[in-house]
Amino acid sequence: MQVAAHLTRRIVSGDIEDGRAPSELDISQEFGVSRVVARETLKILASLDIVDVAQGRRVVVRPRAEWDYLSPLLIEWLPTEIVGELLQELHQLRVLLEPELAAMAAASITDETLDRLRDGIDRMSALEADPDAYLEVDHEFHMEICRAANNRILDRIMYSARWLGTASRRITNEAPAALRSATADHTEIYEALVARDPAGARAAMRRHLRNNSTLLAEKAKQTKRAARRR
Amino acid sequence: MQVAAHLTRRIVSGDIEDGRAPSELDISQEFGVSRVVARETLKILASLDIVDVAQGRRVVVRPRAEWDYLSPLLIEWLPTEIVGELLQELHQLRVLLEPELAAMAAASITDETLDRLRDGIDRMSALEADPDAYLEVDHEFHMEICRAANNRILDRIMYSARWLGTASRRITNEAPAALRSATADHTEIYEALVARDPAGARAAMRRHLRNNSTLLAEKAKQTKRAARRR
DNA sequence: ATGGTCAACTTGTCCTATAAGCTGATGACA
DNA sequence: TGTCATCAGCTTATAGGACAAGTTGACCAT
Repeated sequence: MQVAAHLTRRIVSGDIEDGRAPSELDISQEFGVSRVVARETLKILASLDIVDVAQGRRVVVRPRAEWDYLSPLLIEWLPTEIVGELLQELHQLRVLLEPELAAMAAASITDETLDRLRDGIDRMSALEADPDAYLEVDHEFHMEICRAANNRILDRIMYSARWLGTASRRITNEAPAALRSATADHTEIYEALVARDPAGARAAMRRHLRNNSTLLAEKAKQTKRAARRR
Repeated sequence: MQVAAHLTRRIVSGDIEDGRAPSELDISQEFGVSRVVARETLKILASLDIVDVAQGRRVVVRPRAEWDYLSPLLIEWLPTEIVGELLQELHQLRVLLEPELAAMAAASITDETLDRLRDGIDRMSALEADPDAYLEVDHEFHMEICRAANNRILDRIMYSARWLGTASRRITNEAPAALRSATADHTEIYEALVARDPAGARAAMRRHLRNNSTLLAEKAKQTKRAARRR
């Protein structure tokens, strides 16, 4: 896996030209691993649509537009600036999906799920001093709502977005003081769900995401400032 | 890959209990392949979140809710009824995303992309007798719009949905006479994009998906009728 | 009853060998 | 000179055997 990470970073940096990706043998020699490991490395890169592998042909690097940006693995290996862009694109997606997801969930949510949401809010308000743990529960909160919407495809998409947490942590390590306002947002969403009010849930989720969005913009500004300082 | 398909089907059918998934050795013996192949089979299933693999521990089957239903590989191995359900869930997703995608595209689409869309419409109207080829171009048409929206995450999601074509073909092989109406829909979308009219593009795409939806419902009815006949 | 030890089983990595597929150069032929 | 078949040399795919390393559960001593 370390080999795959290193190789991907080299591809991203432009060190490896499109048609001249290393073969199994190249990798095993360069990194001092066996051909089995080199082989699995290529299999991983292929599963992320980073390269194309076929018997008899050289390995070729695929156009970046076709890479699997939904995969946490790939995200981990990308440079901070690209991850920042992707975070904004992901936010665009969430704005489109999550309000509707909340509305769908309001129509069919069970009491057990509501209990878990309540529990999540409690834990979050206790964790406002620990952003890492907070984001963990945050994501679980949103996933719970997603699951309540009863759609495996949507579920999977939101699950793939779990790299959001670690990625945003990579962008800014400082504790955002705005976690408290997020807890208030979550409570509003929760109450709309308790009332089985689709329109209310949609509106509350939309507000929450808008608040998130301003947060994200501030982070981006900070990152840029830090980059300029360098 | 055949081994992975067979194994997945056995897991789906409930033949393999949760905790007792076969080990590398079991697989290599049962299917008469080397341990390398057995190993890669498990790696594939693990990458689809079907199983968990760790050194020293037995392979365990993960809850179905966590499987990667976005992957064309997995879809291919699932029974028709589940694929039918997934098709409806996918349609729900498209209704949420594609109208907005069309609106975003209208704001920033290039002339080259418009040319390709025009070309796609021409090819589709020539292919109305060949549903397979038609659906191919159809998907390419929608992907082109998606790409114009300039969002890698959304792009990836729609790309993952490419199994829609083959899956719907698996559900019904009869040629839908309604392909002609789809061409009309596409033309409307195209014209809104040419006019750089976001609201118009959104509305046209919404109409198109509504038409698709009634088609899908009819297909589902047909499938059920066929199942009852059995 | 409890706690530590160890044997059996598992995946992870490595090596060597052979099969099978693709590519480009080489040479025969028109 | 141009065209096509052949083949050598690359590649990945598969196989089998060996050892390392981690986990589990049973067994035994206390």
